[in-house]
Amino acid sequence: MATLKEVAKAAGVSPSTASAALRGLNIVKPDTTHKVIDAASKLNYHINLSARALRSGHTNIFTLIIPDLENDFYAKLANSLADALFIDGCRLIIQISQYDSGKELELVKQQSSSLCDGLFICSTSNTATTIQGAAGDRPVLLFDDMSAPEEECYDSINTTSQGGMYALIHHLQQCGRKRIGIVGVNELAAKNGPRYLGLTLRKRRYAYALAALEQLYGSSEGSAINADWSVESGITTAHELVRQGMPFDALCCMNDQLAFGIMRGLAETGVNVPDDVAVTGFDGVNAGGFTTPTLTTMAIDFAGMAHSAVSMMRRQLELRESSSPMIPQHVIVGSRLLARESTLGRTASTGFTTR
Amino acid sequence: MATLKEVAKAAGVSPSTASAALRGLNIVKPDTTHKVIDAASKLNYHINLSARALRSGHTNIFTLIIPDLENDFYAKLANSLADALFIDGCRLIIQISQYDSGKELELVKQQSSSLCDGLFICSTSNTATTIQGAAGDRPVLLFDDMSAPEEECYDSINTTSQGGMYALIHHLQQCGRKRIGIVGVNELAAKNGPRYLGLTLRKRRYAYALAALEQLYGSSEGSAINADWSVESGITTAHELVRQGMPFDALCCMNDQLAFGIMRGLAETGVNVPDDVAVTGFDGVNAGGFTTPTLTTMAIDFAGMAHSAVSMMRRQLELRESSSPMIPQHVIVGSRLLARESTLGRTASTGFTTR
DNA sequence: CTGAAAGCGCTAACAC
DNA sequence: GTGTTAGCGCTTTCAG
Repeated sequence: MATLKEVAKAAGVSPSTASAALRGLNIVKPDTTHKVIDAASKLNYHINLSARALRSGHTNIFTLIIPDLENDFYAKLANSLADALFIDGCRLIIQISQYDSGKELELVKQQSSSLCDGLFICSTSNTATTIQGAAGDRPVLLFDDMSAPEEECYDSINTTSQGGMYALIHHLQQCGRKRIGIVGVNELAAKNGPRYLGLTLRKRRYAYALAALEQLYGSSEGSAINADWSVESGITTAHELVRQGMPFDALCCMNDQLAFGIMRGLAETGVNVPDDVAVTGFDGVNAGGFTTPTLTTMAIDFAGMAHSAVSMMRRQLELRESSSPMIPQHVIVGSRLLARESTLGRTASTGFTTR
Repeated sequence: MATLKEVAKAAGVSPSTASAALRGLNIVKPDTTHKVIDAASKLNYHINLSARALRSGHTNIFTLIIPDLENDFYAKLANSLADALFIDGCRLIIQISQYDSGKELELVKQQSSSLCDGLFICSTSNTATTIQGAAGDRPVLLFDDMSAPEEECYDSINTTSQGGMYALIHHLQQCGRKRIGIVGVNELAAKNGPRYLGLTLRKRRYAYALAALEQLYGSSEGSAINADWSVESGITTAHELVRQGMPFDALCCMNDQLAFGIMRGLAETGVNVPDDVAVTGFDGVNAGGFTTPTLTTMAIDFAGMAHSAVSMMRRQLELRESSSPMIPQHVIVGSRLLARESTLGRTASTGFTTR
């Protein structure tokens, strides 16, 4: 391995000049830069990033902590983020928390600031303050931060729970549905109703769904259905609802995985989607385009999400540089309704589409 | 940030002793180790990994290059590999090649050996020798290496194309199917037949499928169907086959994505799976457990795959350490038949199962 | 078993 | 614009 010193000697300049030239700094004369670049490629020089990181204090590596890569939502998020960072010449380390909030905190602690310039976290249940305890003073950006307003200490990027739930329920109303079940509420919230928009994405989406029901139907009586956000939970929930005589003509699921499970469970029990029951999801993962029926859902703008995430992280880094105080920002990413067969019926669609 | 020097001073030892103690080397007296660890935690010490990497020459970071994270196969692979590496205290950087062999090579080149200890590559179409040109002398492990035998210069881990295709076709035979189409062959191979088990996974699986057909049915006439390994391609292929009067009673697809597309396309044209046509996939991704019908497929042992990958990488690293010559190893990972509704019929299954 | 000294390869600060 | 100097924080000799 050639070192910078050797390149500098070959180009007839000093190491610092060579360094500046290779980094494309404008303070170097064009032909000096040229000489250096030539020498570097002749010697097949590759920078030693550990040395640069040690000296400069940053690595251009970021870490994303997510519960799971097999869930399409997180896979899409990771994919988009990796792409967005790559454009900026940065790399992404992915760490899996396996839906375990303890392991998640452990991972946050482990990301020594010497290795990664910033953390993107998709937390299952930790609040911003909890994470701050583990992260120390490293830059952090949260996806769907569920902290109470007073503890929102980090930038966050949020899915359009409010607009999304409203759009879906409005769509179901336009399809003529009268009794809409909101699927994916957690047990306590289902029993007591949401006190505030707090602490979990499930509660938040539930609250907004109730609000939309109130607004559009004038009531949200008996519409909450307790379920995990997983395929398995969807299947057992569907069976249970059928056993109860299916008191709904539409099931508005809080994410796509759950909707897939609901659709599967309904198919197993001979209930037709959407003739008997319409189903909607949330996220817009790919599988919704090829299930039978295809799934009506809110498609999150993942590319936009990743783009915002990267530029917000940059902002944090710059503020830190100038040691300005950082006032957390919160962005809500766009999404749009994908109306497909699970609400419109099978004739309405013309095959595979993510549009 | 506390440094090792400070920890050492606080513990009343020298930096080198502190370093050894923190790394758990046995050469340090137990109570010295204790003192050091205490001091470190008291000072909230975190090692600077850049400095360690610069000095020691390795980072415990590995890179996985894959075409895409949204494809469930790669997502599972990435997930398993991240887990397997995590157990060893290593981290994984994921880089997306977007199915572009040029970008893939570019990514390989960019992984400066100072940043990552080794490369795991899931190549779309580059051969081992091509990759070697870009990788230089860094450790590399290939998934489903399609190089001709004479250029297999790296360790590789391969899916059970031979056993898998045989098992699937045997299963279809047992289900009473007479005319089996092999879906997902590329155009040239479909026309000319495979000359050798060469150069692409598609050709390889095709060749083994033909061999199985010959062996089990005595002929493989007219069984190759040209298609990409994607959902979209599956849909158009299904429509095309129906237009031709569907000359098959079973379609053996070379991966799950393609099978999902085929099933979707058949549903759109009113063909019943499996009553009219049985369908099989390959890989065993999660979605196959909740489509209607659920998909019969060969489920790859992803955990085993990742485990082997990590231990083979370790071996390469050790050989390199002792500067022994490295003789490439090739492992074939296990997989097993998941017989589900797309061949057995809808009554056969009892809901969601990945078993 | 522990300590002293050297240096991994780079960039930042400053002098010219 | 360019060169000189110093040192980031750690690990690795090697001496005791």
